[in-house]
Amino acid sequence: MPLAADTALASTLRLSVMRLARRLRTERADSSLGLSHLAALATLERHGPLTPGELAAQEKVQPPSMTRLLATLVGAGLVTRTAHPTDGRQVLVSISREGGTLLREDRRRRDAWLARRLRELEPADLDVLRQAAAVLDRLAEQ
Amino acid sequence: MPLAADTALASTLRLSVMRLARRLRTERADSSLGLSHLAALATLERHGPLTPGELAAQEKVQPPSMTRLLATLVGAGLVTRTAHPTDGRQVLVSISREGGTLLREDRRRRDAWLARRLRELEPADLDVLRQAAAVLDRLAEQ
DNA sequence: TATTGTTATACTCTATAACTATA
DNA sequence: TATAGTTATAGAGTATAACAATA
Repeated sequence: MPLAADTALASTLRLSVMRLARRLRTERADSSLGLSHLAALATLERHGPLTPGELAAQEKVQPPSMTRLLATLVGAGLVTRTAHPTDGRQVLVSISREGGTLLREDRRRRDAWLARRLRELEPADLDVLRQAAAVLDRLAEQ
Repeated sequence: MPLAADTALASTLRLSVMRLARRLRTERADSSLGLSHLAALATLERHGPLTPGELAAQEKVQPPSMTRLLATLVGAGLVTRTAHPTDGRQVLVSISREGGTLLREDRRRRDAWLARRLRELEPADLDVLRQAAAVLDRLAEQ
């Protein structure tokens, strides 16, 4: 793949992603929780129990930010803390049943707009998006 | 396409897009300008001179937020204020030559980071992204 | 009186640095 | 010592409410 093509794709893709991200941000339902709280909840649901440090790394925030974020989530009963089985310094946080419920409810509302838009697409376009989602995740990694 | 599949894809795609958008946001140039400053600059470049109120509406922020944002941009010499020709209450703000230069430099750097990441992908993934960019744009439309 | 823009103030989110406890 | 997590503190960014100037 020639360098020039990569650069052109980078320009195009960046604009497309930022444009849709902005649209999604404005179209989201007004939940009482911020976007990072919901992202952390979603990660806990996907990965299962994690230590605060692992979760901070996963969410690409610093540990103190995750501490504060978790304080809110624990206070709201959406995640629970348990002692690490072998290392007394560490803690394990897990999503609670209420957290899972809130996540599903929130997704249902927030995805409504995007799902509506998706229903207007051709099956081939949907396939492209399914494959693209994984690649976009890989780009955001590390 | 069944409804359930659309909803699942909406969830996945939203998370992927927001995740990459966040990454792109953090990989901005060392301009020491926030994303909203750059967005306001870009709008001024695209639309030409606007009043603070019009710019606030365009950027979907409240007028006081735009006031503070403009104070930074004017202080940095990136936009200029001029009196409104007929209405003494209003002000017109325009992007300066330095503002335009900074905007182009910022775009170049963001593209560079993404292009570097793209070079690590398989050709098949790049094809997926090329097709996806167009579909993402269509989703963000309207 | 209505409108435009600004100032005053507070809240949210995130960061770095310092501290506590365990290994 | 080194590591995991927390607390203390600061800096953006944005909001609402109150104010000044002009229409």
